[in-house]
Amino acid sequence: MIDINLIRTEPEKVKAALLKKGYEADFSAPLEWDIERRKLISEVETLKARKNKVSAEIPTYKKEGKPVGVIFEEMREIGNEIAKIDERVADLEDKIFEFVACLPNLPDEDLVAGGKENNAVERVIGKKPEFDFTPKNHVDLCTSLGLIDYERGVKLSGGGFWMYRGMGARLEWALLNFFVSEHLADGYEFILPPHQLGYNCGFGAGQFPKFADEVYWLDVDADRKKNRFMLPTAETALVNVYSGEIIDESKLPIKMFAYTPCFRKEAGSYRSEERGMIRGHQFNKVEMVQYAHPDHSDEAFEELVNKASRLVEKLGLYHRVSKLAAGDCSASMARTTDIEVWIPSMGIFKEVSSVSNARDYQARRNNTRFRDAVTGKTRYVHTLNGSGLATSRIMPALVEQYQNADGSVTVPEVLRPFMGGIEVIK
RNA sequence: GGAGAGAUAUCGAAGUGGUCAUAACGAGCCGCACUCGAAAUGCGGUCGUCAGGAAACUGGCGCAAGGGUUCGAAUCCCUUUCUCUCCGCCA
Repeated sequence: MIDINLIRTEPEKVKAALLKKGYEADFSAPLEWDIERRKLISEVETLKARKNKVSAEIPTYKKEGKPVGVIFEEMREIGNEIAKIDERVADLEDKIFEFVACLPNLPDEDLVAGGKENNAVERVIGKKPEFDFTPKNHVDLCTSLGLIDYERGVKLSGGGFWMYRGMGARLEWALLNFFVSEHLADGYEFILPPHQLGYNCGFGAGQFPKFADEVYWLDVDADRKKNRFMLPTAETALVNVYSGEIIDESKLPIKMFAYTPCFRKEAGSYRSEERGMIRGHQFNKVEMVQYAHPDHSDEAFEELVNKASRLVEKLGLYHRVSKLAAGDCSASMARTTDIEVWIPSMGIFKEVSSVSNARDYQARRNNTRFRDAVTGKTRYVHTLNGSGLATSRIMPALVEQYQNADGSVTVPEVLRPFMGGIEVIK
C-alpha cells in the first residue's frame, strides 16, 4: 500500500511513477477526502477533550452535592455531535483506504517504463544445448518414460491437472529435496505453512482485492472475508507470518522458505505454448521470503536473485536473468528480476523464478514493522520473495535439455543423491 | 457438533460503571547508584496509533474484534473470532 502521506506531499511524483507501470491515477478525490478528514479530526478532538475534562469532574460535583442535570444535558449534546463527526471521519477513512488499497506499488526509480517488450536480459548462464538427433518435447518425453500421467490426472480432476508417477514422482521429489537442502545450507528457516489461507493473507500480500477471483475459494460463507482460499503461492502465507507484529531489529533479516503446492485458476489460458505442465491448476514450488531492514533490502534482493540463478545453474540448465520493465512487474512489487530457463522444444526461455522486492508495500498492508534500535521508532520492514524454484517449469526444461538420442533422460548430478543414485531414467 | 471458562502492556496478573489505564502487584528489560567486577539492593525509565508542530510537546483513540446501553464502559447487553476444559464425532 502506498503511504497516503506520500500522495499528499508529492502527488505528481507518485503519479509519474505509477504511469511507468501503465497506471493512470487521479488523486483529486482522495486528497479532498484527506483534507476534510484532518479538519474534522481536529474539530472532534477539541470536543472530546472537553467531554473528558467535564466527565472527570462529575464525581466531585456529586460528592459535593452540586446539581449535575444541566451538565448531563450539555454532555449529551456534545456526545451526539462527536458521534456525528466520528461517523463522517470513519466514512472518509474507508473511502481513502479503499482507494489507496487498490493502487499498485511504485516501481523503483531505475526501472524502465512499459511492459514485457522492455525487459532487459542481464546475463545468460550456461551453454545452449545442441542435439545431433531430433529432440522430443517434454510432453512426449514425460509420457513415453511414464513420468507424468496426463490422461489420468485429467480423469481425476479435469483439465490442468496431472499426476506424477514412479520415476517422475521421484524426480519431482528429488528436485524439491535439492532445493530444500540448498536453502537450509544458506541458513533459511524451513516453513510448512497451511495450504488454506484467510482473506487477510491475500490482502496483505497485495493480491486482493484485485486478483481475488483467480484463486480457489472454499466457499462456506457468502462473505468472502470469512472464507479461506487455496494458496496460489507460498508467498501469500510467508509474507503474512509477522503481520501486526513488531519485530526486534536484531532479528532482521529474517530468511525463510517453504514448500507448498500452489493452486491457481489460470482461467482461459490454454495455448499450445502451455501444453503439459507449463501452466496448471496445481504445481509444486519452493518459495523464498526475506523480511529485510529497509536500508539493506537491495542486498537481500541480490542474494535472492543469485540464489535462484545458482539453483538453475547447479542443475546444469541453460538459463538467463532478466530485469523486468515497470509494467511487467506484478502490482505489489517495486522491482522484479526473472530467471528464465531454456525450453528447447519451444525455442524460448520460460520463467522459473520471479524474484521481487515489495519494499514496504506488503508490510503496510499487513502492518509488519520493526523497532529501529537508534530512534526507538517503529518502521515498516521490506518484504522480498522469489521462487526457489517452481518444479513445474524446471521439469520440462530438465527432461528436454537432458534427453538422449535413445529417448532416455540423464539425471543431473546434483539430483542423484536424492534419487538413490539413479543416473539415467529410461 | 454440544456444554462451560477465558482473552487487560514483554510475561504473569489485579481492576466488575466515574475521581489510579502507562494500567495496582509480581517478573522481565534498559539506565543510574553501590561494587575491583558480579550478585543482591536502591532510584529512575520501559506501548502503539492518529491529528497538530521544525522540535520540545499538546490533544484524541486503544482492555480480542465490531456494535449497543449510559452524561460516563475494561466493567452491563448483543454479535463475531480465538484459546482452554469436558462430552460427542473421528476417513
